[in-house]
Amino acid sequence: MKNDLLSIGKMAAMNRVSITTLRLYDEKGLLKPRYTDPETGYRYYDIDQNARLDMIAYMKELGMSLSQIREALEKEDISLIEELLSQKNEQIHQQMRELKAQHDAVERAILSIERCRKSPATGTLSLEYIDRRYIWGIPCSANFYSDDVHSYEHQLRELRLKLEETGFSQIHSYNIGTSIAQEDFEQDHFVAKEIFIFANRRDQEGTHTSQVVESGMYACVYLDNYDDEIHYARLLREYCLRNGYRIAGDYLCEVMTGFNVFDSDPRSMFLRLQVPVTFQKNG
Amino acid sequence: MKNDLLSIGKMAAMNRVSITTLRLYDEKGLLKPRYTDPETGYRYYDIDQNARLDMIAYMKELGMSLSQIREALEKEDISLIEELLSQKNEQIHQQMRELKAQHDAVERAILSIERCRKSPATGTLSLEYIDRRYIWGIPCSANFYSDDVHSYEHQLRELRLKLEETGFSQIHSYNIGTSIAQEDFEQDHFVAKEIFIFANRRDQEGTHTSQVVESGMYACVYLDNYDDEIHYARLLREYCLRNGYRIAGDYLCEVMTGFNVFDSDPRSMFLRLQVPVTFQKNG
DNA sequence: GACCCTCCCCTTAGGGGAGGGTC
DNA sequence: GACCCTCCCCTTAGGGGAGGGTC
Repeated sequence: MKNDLLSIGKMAAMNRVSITTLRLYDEKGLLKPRYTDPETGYRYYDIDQNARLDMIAYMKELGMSLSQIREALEKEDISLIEELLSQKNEQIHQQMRELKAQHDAVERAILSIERCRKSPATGTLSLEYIDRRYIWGIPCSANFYSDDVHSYEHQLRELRLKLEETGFSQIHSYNIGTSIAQEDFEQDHFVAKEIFIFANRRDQEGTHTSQVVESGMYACVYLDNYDDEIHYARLLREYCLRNGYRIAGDYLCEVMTGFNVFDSDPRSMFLRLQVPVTFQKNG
Repeated sequence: MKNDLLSIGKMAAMNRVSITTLRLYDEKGLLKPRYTDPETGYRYYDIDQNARLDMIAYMKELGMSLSQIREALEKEDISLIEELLSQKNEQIHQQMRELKAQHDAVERAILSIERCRKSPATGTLSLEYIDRRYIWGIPCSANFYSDDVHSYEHQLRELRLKLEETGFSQIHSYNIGTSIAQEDFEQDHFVAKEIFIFANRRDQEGTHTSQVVESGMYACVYLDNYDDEIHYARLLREYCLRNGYRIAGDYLCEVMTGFNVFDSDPRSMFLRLQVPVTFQKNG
């Protein structure tokens, strides 16, 4: 009888699994050897047990755990497999969506670093046309310009919490921004209005709706340190006055990357302070 | 000094991670508390350490392990992140392809079970039009009709091995078939010619090329037990003779599902024996 | 009384031995 | 001599205690 059977090594080689794996399947009850020598403990398999190993491999490919597989094998019910297959189908669609979101996030991050690298020196003033943008955020419940240094962190936590609740994924890949109401900015009142992310256009189509920041000409100044924001914001306002640009909307502080952990590498983040402007018609 | 710092509980709540996680990150060197009381061992965090936790969360989303994250954080090099991001991009494309293949496999399996369920009783003879099919296989190096029962299993192992080498994935989701050369079949010589899978049309476009099995009328017989194949194959040939169907190609044995592990459920698999036929013009 | 500490054990699917019998 | 056996320890990213100090 033993003549027809295969040693564990033969069985393993035949099915391209390890001996350890076969021992594990024995122990877990997934695949018992046809015969185990009670004296030596040697395991002997029948060649027709290959089919069961195939089945196990197939179920693993479907993402089932060993204990799920054992259950399914015990029940010997083909309709259970069918159910699993349609579940798997649903799961695959879900994974596709997640993968798509992750891809978007990676692209966003790459663009963001790219921009960082090409950012001008601190203090550079500019007048730029900026395309329409979409933002999603919350009103600031505290003013981090006048409060202690922790206030901004708290606002940021609050925003992230809301973003998660709203269903945003890959939150860290979005650029952060804050705003000051036009009037406050003009009067040198540094009062935080909103904190937000720059969202994708596509995100609007989801459950969350974002605000539009209209395209137009913006007066801007670049810097690479949070602590200097107020100083450069004043510089920006003076720049507008000096050149006769009329401030036409809220002031925005745009944080150009979230990779601000690398303190020793200043190129890892920068801010673009900006305010929309219009021009006096001559004459 | 300690006044400004957060206890581990506060820090955990603020970042929606568990206390256990923070302790692990401390131990692994990902995020050391700003201050650890040497007497009590109590950990105290600075609120600005949130940024590092964010970074860790982000890197985890990118699929990095904790030790990879530690490395990246130690190097403080943004270009390392960039490299990771483009690797991630490549990886996402790969995953998309795999997911697509898995989806195809699941669809194949569902269709296969569907067919199984609707298969007719054993012994049912039929004359059917069958669409063009694509198969991929190898010549049989032994004749499992005359050899011992293990021979078929060995052929099957050989086929699977070749399929893997050739780059097929989700091998278990393909239906298996075997053939006998037309002449042998007509002369009642049961000599296995090829063993193969029924491949997808799309697979042709990959690295492997499949053979075409032309569409046409086939005489068929259904059964649910391997052991009876020869008996029913003879029945099939007699059926052709009796009705004046002219055999026009190789005999095929089509195994309609791979879920043949559930011995107690005969509906879990069936065979369709078949041979292409043409008809005498009357007159 | 709520918070935090350090062990310690547990989870998945095996891989890689050591030390000792078996084909 | 190659093969197989049974322990036993190890891997990831934490979760869930017990038993004991600390805010």
